[in-house]
Amino acid sequence: MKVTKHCETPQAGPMSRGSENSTETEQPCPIEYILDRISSKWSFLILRELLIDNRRTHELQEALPISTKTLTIRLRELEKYGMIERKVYPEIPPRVEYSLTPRGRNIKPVIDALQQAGEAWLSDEQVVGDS
Amino acid sequence: MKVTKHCETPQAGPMSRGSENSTETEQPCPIEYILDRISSKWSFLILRELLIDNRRTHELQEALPISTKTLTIRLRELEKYGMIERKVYPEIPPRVEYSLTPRGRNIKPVIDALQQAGEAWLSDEQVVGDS
DNA sequence: CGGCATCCTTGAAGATACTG
DNA sequence: CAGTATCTTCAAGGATGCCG
Repeated sequence: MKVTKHCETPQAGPMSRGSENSTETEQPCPIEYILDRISSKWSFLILRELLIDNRRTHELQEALPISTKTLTIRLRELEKYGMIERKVYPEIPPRVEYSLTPRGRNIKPVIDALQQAGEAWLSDEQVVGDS
Repeated sequence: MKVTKHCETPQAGPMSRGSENSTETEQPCPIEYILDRISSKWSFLILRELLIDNRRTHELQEALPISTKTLTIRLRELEKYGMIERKVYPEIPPRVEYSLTPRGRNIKPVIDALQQAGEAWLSDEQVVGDS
């Protein structure tokens, strides 16, 4: 779906906030903006793989329990949004390699944060023990 | 869907890695684990609202363009996973307030990272100008 | 006010077979 | 090997109406 307004820049970093919204007219919420592009679990996991190293198609398929169709769709989407790059080597058999663009690498902090939050969750899961 | 294996603890922090996986038998990937719980865009946005401050139901509805049905579903889910707390004040008219639990507050770094990544994206969007 | 219940639309994903 | 095409299933979400 599409959201348009709200989001008053939540915890608004330490700086900024000085001259109100002067040049920026109707900036959408950054969080929403990014979630509208990579809200799929697979997008995150694909990006995580590529953060480790470049990958060929079948390597991604082996790393993730994803169908070829969905994988292709997600890859095309990430490519379209300029997060990954698709490089085709005209060989036989075909060889395709995916890598992160600078913009793609920008989500590393997000992946890292997810990693840590997940670890924290898992460790207190063993103590508290909920579902 | 359900994933079960893979994830070799990606960029595995600086330390650890010493005694292999001794006590941990089949730990799922933390990232997957957490994404299986809050992969919905709405979950993130609800958590973001509650990170700012506690909220009543109608406040969340006003802040987010979400249907009452979906909002309730997401709230129940977050509650079930122990990320938020639901407090009912037996008044007339009814009054319900949602707040974050410690576990819920754990995802603040994730939200912050999303915020920054989104801002970076939006700012180079204006320069490069892709869809 | 908070939130079910119902109906309906969409999209995400899997499985499978097939092509260059 | 990489990717497309087709068919199917299922969950997410919206809209609306009703209730305590």
